[in-house]
Amino acid sequence: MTLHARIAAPADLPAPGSGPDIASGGDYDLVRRTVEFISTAFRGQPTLAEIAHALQTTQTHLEATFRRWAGLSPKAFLQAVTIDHARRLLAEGLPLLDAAHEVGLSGPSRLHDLFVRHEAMSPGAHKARGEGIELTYGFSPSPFGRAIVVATGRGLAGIGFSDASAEGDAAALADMVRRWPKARFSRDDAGIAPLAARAFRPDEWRAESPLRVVLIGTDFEVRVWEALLAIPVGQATTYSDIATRIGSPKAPRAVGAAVGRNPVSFVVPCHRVVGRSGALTGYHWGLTRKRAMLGWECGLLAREG
DNA sequence: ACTATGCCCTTAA
DNA sequence: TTAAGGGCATAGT
Repeated sequence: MTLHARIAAPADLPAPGSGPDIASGGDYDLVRRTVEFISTAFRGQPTLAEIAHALQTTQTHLEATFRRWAGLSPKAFLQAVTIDHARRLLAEGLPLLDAAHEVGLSGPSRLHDLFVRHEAMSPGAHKARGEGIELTYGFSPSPFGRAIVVATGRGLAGIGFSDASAEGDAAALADMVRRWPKARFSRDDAGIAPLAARAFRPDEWRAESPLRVVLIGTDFEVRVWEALLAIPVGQATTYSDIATRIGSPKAPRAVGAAVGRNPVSFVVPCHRVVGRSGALTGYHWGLTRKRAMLGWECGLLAREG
């Protein structure tokens, strides 16, 4: 099964942070600590100076880091990850796209064509829990911390995150192995590196050389993940909306469970799904990372103009 | 017997 | 008017 999903992205501007530093992951640590600080220590809106002080850095460094990382000021970034912002996105409507609507959307939209090709594994292969599948994996820096990237010969099969320690790497690998326990895993950091780099540069995904993604899951899961691919960058949708879209309007909770099992973090944008209230209800790789991804993508749109 | 839900209800600021 | 929290229907693994 092959399907082209069109995903919104800025047409002609480079992604913020797509310069030399995008893959270094060096900035993410400060971003992560900032997001954590905001969401735990503070209920209200701390000033930039207060945040910088609490994180033992300077206001200018904080400013520069966010600009480099997200193309956004810290203030704008923090604004982008509030519940109010999510609510506003929901209130503005959910321009979810699907294959049937693709053709009609070329009009005034500034979205460029972006294709992710994905193929569902045969039911047999899934039942076997990855039996007979050769998976190559590698670790690589990413804008959201150290990432594990898993691929078959047919394309990208998994993305997860590590806390950059040896135990973190082991845990990230174990997380992937748990999904396909019978698959054969072999490590090849250098071999995976180009794919990892592409996966985190959505601005460079093109129809002419699509980023191939292999979705391995049950029918229901694959339907949910396909629906995720139709959420434009910088937009959010809800679990119940996805449930409606895949024809199971009374199964928002099952959708949540399936979204939580999405193996290809970031590329299959499960971070763009929030609760009906606008609250960020959960994320397999940590709510902080979900916030960071949403803020980072807000930076993409800010450049679009 | 688990969920990354959502709705309804009550209660307390 | 909100926010927070308990109870419960719901569907897929």
